Amino acid sequence: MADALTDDDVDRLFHALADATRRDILSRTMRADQSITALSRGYDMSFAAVQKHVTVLADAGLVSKERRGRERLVRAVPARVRRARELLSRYESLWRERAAGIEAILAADDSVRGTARST
Amino acid sequence: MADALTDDDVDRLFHALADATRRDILSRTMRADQSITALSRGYDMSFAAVQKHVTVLADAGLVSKERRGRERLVRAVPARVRRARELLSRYESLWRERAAGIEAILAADDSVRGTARST
DNA sequence: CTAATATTCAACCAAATGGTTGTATATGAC
DNA sequence: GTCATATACAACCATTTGGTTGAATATTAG
Repeated sequence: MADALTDDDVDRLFHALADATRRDILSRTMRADQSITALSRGYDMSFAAVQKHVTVLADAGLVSKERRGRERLVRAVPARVRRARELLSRYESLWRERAAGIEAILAADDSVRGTARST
Repeated sequence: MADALTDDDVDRLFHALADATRRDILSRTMRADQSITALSRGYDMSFAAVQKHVTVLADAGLVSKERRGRERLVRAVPARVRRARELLSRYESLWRERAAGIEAILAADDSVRGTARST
C-alpha cells in the first residue's frame, strides 16, 4: 500500500478494533466472505446494529463490501490488518532503540570502570 | 505474560490506541519515562485532559504510573504493545489459513484435470 | 407484476467520550 | 511553616457511540 495513513485513518483503524463484535466480524470475514444478513445471524442484536458495525469496519478499511445482486459480501482486507500490526511494531521498535541506547551507555561505562580498576 | 486478555481488556487496549494524543504519549514514553506535567507541555489542551489520556492508557495496561516523590513517572509497557501486535498477527493468520485452504483445493483440482487431460 | 429478501439510512435514546474549570491533596523547596 | 509544584478527581458540556425501530430502496424468486 502506497499511501500513508493519516492520524484520522489510524484513529478509525484502532477504534474499529475496540469492540468485540467488530473483532468477531473481522475474524469471520477473514475466514470467508459473508453477507451482512449471514453475519447478523451470529449476533444477539438487531440487523441495523450489525450493519453499523460493518460500516465502522469498512470506514476503517478493514473490510470492503462487494455487491452480489441484492446482497453485499463483506470481504476482509488483510493488508489493512497488517498495516495496523506494522504500526504497533514501530512502537516496539522505539522501545528497542531506547534499550539499545541504555546498553551502549552501560558498555561505555564498563569500559571506563574496567580501565580504572586495572590501575 | 501469563494471563489471557478478556474481550474488555482488548476493547480498552485498542480504544486507548484510537486517539492521536494517546498514541503520541505512548511514543514519548516508549522513548523515555516522563512525568504527566512534562507530557502535558507537549499538547494544546488542559493538564486534566492529558491526565485523562494517561489514565486511559494506564487502564489499558499500555503504561504504568510510578511515583517519584510528588511526581508520577509514566512508563511505557512494551509487553502490552507486543500483545496487541500479536492479536493482530492472529487475524493475519486466519487469512493465511484461508488462502492455504484455497491453494490446497486448487492443487487437488489441477491434479484431477491433469489426469483427465493425459487420456 | 407481486412478494420476499437484503440493505441503507433517519430518528431516537441512553451511555460513553473528550475536553474544561475548579477544588482538594500530597510532596518538595526554601 | 509556608509557598510552589504535581497530581487526582468531581462536575459540567458538547459530541460521539452503540443499539433500536421504522421507512425506503434495490434485487431476486415465482
